[in-house]
Amino acid sequence: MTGLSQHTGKHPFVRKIESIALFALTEDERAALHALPMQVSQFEPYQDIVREGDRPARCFALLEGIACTYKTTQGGKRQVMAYHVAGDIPDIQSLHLKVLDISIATINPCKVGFVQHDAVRALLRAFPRLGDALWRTTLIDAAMVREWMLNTGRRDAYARMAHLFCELVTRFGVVGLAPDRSCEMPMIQPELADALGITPVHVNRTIRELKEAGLITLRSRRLIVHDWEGLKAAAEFDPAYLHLTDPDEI
Amino acid sequence: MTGLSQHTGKHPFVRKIESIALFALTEDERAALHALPMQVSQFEPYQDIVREGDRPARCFALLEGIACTYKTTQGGKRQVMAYHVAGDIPDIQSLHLKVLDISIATINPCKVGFVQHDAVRALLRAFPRLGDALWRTTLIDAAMVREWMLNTGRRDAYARMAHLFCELVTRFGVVGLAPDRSCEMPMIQPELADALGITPVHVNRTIRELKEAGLITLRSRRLIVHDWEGLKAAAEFDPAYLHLTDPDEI
DNA sequence: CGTCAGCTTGAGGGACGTCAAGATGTGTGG
DNA sequence: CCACACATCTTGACGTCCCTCAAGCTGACG
Repeated sequence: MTGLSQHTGKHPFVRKIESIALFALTEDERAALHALPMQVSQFEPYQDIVREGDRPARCFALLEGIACTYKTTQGGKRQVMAYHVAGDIPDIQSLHLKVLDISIATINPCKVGFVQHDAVRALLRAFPRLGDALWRTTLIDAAMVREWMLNTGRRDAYARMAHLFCELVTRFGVVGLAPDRSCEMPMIQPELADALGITPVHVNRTIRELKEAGLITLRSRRLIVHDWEGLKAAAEFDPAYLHLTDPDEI
Repeated sequence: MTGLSQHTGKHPFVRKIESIALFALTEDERAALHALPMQVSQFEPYQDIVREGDRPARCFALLEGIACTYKTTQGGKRQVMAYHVAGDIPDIQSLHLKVLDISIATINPCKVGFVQHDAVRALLRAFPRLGDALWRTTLIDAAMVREWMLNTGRRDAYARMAHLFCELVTRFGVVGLAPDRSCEMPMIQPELADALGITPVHVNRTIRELKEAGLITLRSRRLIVHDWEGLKAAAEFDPAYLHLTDPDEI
């Protein structure tokens, strides 16, 4: 089912909104979403799509690739707060918050669709239920950051790493990028370090521990989970915070 | 101005919505907010108002006191993600997310006003702009969690502590609880530890360092900032993430 | 004036950071 | 198909921040 929708010409963000809305979209709503004027552009890896301090007049949907939301300290230390996959609309908050408090960067080559705020506002005026659905996506994003916060604040590097892998495999699975719990892992180790709040060296040692425990293998950008239950246990992973309709749908 | 509004009979959450909305409320909107049927109840310190896993049919506004949002690991470790003051509506997310991913507890005696979801939904249907304002509050809450995440992930205990004090003094100031940058600090040290992702013992040592640096004093539940610029510098504190209309309004 | 919650401090340990060197892998040009 | 360059990974040695355990101390309150 997940796989199919990728070949029906549906915009990935429409699929995402459908999966997140607590109601079935009408034909009109679906048509209006597809009719949104969208300027598509391609980004190289490690490019900022938007930057902290920006005052954007548009937001964007990620159509292909993996991106991340991050913030930096004045000293240049970087903390990644979320990863994004096809269908996500990571900066929808800019609709209501003038100044961005975050930056969003690509991890690998990404296709991005920009939509003017005015067009979104007009859409939401015409179809208020879509506003509820979008509000809901921002609430889910917030719930994911809170789980990450619990992670960095109160779990050690081993559990944090396991947790991140659990989330990635689950979320990649939803969009068809992780059949049988293995997936491409475009993030390099220093990037994982920024997501976990540790150093690249310690990422390396922690991955080794996860390998030695027989939970995963990770080679040439490919993550394979050998012991899903074991990995979940090490991470204390409970997918409830992702608010998926079917958490085990992989 | 801030002080005055406390004596005009306005519900604190109406003041908050007014300060956060990007437009001026009409008389009708204000009246509808005040007319919301609200069940007021009083909570002792250290009580949960709502708990992770709940499926509430109502949300609440904090009318008096200080509360906190937190999550726990299976091992019982606790991470506080946000503090709340009078006017905040910390679980408004429950309007769109059936199952709560967080718990919210009181820090000191709190007065709380519960409102049924149905009443809120009716209100938002009648006054869609209020929905935008509430959406905006949830986005600001999310921005605050992200700043905390940067804190715990990428700053040491000293800067984290300073940052927390900066945020508290600023936010307490907005609601009239911190004239001249000093305020009651009802959180005890183990609680601060849960907010910072460190241990109570280390909280103690870190506070001592802040005192020795001449930045603050903290005695018998009272925080006094002696060197605001110094404290901000130690914390790299930039109030932009709070999205206040006037960040220096104290 | 005793009791108890909360604060303070010391000593020792462990998780993670830092620095630095080498190994492995991957892409490119010849 | 090889040679080379460069990115990324890997490992070791050592340092530090923060944790743990445990003992006093202080202050509020009955």
